[in-house]
Amino acid sequence: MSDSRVSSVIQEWGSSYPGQVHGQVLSSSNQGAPTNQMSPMDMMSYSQCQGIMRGGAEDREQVAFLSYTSGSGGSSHHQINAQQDFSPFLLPSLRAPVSKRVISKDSAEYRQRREKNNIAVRKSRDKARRRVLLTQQRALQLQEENQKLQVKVGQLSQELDTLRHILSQRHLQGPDEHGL
Amino acid sequence: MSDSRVSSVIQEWGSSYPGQVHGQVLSSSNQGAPTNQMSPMDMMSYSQCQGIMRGGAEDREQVAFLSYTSGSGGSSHHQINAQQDFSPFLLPSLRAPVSKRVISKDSAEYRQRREKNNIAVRKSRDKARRRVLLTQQRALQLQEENQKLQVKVGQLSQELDTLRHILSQRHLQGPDEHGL
DNA sequence: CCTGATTGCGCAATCA
DNA sequence: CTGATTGCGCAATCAG
Repeated sequence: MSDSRVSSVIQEWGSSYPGQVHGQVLSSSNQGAPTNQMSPMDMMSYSQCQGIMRGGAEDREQVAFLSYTSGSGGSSHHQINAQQDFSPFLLPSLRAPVSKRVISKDSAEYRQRREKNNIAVRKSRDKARRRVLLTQQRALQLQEENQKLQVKVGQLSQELDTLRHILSQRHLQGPDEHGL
Repeated sequence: MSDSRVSSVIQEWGSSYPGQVHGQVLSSSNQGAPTNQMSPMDMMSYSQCQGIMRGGAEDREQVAFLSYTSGSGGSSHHQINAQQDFSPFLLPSLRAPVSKRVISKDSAEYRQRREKNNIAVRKSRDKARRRVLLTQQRALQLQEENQKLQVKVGQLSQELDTLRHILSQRHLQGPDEHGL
């Protein structure tokens, strides 16, 4: 595991730095047993219904950029929480942003959660990659099989034509009984 | 292809490293028209051959620090930069970390480059998503076609059998002249 | 060298 | 609540 030599350098930024938001640094994950099973039917498509807003992500970044005060008030970013709870009348699905437990980015718990998520992400992406790969291979395989089948259909058709021709000739001579 | 899980380790260093530096590379371009063309055959797989070498490439990475002198924030930390780069003796391809232009993260240029790259990234990923989608659809389509072809082969085979049977019977009755 | 394209990765929001 | 997904930005590379 010569891999990451960075895990130990993570939480230094402890105090006040305006620049970059997340100072991601991780790695050091081992994946002994990738339990990536990938259920049989996993093919889903990309919900491509969000191409309208393009600046959104950036907003987040910008905001984080500015407000990040890694101390205790850490979790900074978008999410305007400014309602008085009339929400129950609007959409049942739109819950008021119940103030979530504020987790400082310094906390060990935070890092712990992050690390777990990072592992999950890697796992998920590995899975996705394998899935794509499998789909590609399947497509190629199907294409091959397809060609073979088409050739076969061609052969059979020709053979049929031949036999039909022969039969039709026999017809002229002694039409006994015939199926088709 | 590149790294593994060690790439993004550098985001905030306050290190003052005279030489070494990596210059991030970005881009500046247009973007009006989504020229996502996706050349005909773009299907390539995930070069999953990146787990073996962990040292060499990394060295270069290790050395990649910028001297980042941020205006407001004192971000500072990490990186063990321990080697002195004797690489020129190893592989001719491993160039000494020629100090690249130091680009402060505050600079407008930096943001500009980042933004360009972000756009490129989105574009590339959109393309990838479409590609995957197409592959999936193609696979499904091929599968359908395959089934149809198999059915057809079955039908033709049966028909052939029938005709052969008929012909063989004719044979028994009046073997005049016959093709096969 | 510069520039756009890729790609692994971490983050955060969301889903399940 | 926890793991899985997913959009996004970053940085390192690759490809011209």
